[in-house]
Amino acid sequence: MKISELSRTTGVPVASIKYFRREGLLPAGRATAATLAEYGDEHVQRLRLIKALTTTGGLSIAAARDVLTAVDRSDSTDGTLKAISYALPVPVTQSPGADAEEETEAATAARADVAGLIAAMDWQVPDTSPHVQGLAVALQELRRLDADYRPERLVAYAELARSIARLDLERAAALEDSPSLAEQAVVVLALSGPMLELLRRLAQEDQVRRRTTFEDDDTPA
Amino acid sequence: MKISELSRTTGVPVASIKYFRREGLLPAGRATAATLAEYGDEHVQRLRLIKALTTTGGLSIAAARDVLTAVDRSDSTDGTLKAISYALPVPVTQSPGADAEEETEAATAARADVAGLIAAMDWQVPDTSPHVQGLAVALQELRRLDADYRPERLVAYAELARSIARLDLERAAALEDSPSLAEQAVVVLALSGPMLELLRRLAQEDQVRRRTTFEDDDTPA
DNA sequence: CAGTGCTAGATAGTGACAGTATCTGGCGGG
DNA sequence: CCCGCCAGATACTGTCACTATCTAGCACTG
Repeated sequence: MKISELSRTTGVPVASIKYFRREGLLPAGRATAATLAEYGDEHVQRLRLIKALTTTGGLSIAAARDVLTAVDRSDSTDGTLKAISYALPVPVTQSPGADAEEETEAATAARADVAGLIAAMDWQVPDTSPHVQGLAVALQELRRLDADYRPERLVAYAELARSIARLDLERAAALEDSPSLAEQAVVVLALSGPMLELLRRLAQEDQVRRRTTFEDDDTPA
Repeated sequence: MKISELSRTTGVPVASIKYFRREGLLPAGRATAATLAEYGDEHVQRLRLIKALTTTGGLSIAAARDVLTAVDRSDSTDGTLKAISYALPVPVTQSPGADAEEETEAATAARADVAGLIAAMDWQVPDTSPHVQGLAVALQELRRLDADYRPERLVAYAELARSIARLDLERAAALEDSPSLAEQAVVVLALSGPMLELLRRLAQEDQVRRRTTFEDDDTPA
């Protein structure tokens, strides 16, 4: 099909399709002439995936490109999962303009907290992992806000996180022999987060409601 | 203290402090003269909170303002929790330029899935809740990508989400009599998500590693 | 075989967002 | 009394994700 048809079937404007190609998220069509190219189902599928990653998944164009590059390079199941896991952006990052002196001390303490947690959970992750860094930053932030960051609490959350990860991996493993394994794995790894966040918020809402004396119910803003 | 001192103790540039004031995230200082105002600890605290919400929490300035407004208006514990819950942005939103005809059908199916889940979980939430809408959009997306969205799976995730929400609310409830209840509640509700996401990613990483044949380990890109 | 319509690829423009910088008076205090 | 900092307003900057325009050049229709 030609680009205008691709645009019509996916609902993505032609200009955007061209943009995604420029940015390397979408492979070029098979050129049939100097000014004409043929697109196929794989382009339709890819556009869907791009849309899902950027809107629902909340990824930036650059992050989505990295993830999709990992998808395209993938060979083995395990390698794919690992590559995708590292290609996904870390939600919490060290701000480059951090303070100098005493902050380092708080950062050290936070890193120690993280290391303790990882040991307690018997997690096998290198402490160079961006997720470890991110968690340290987040804990440091929480600590500075005098929030409750005690090890017992953390472990409780971590146990639940482990259960969720198990569900995720189970879903991914079920795809072992799927031809589109990498695509599906991306969906599982990248879109579980937002879905879970929604479920958590829903559960929070339910529990807040149950605690509430139902004054002005059912009229959320 | 004056603005330059506030800037120094928090590490936030003077121009940014003024910006946050303009945008209504930070209350004005107590004016001592036409060209001078006095700032206190509450401003220091507020700036910390702003930083946490926007960086770690990933909120936009506008979203942070909404949340902080809810914090400032808060009276009762329950009212505060509810207000904050609704002030937090929903991670997945219906894109306004959605397709017309058949998409409605898929949207209906997705909404039915969500309704079924909520019934199965016995969650008391109005279906006008933005979280319900968001979940419907997310499920619709997953369905379109041929992902595994079967009820059993969803319920499994939902059960875990419930456990997490319980932990969250427990933390918030522990603050009942805290003078800065609203602030702490915000921290709990807004920063649990990113923290949990990090923990989940860590757990994922661990499990991927355990499944892997440790070829080129410990060298993550 | 001429004309219309679509195409690729390049380049430029847009609007939102999150600041950052500058400017204008006007005090404050050593 | 005058140098330096302040408040408030306005203007500017850089990034992001598109969106629009421009320049050619075929392709298919009549």
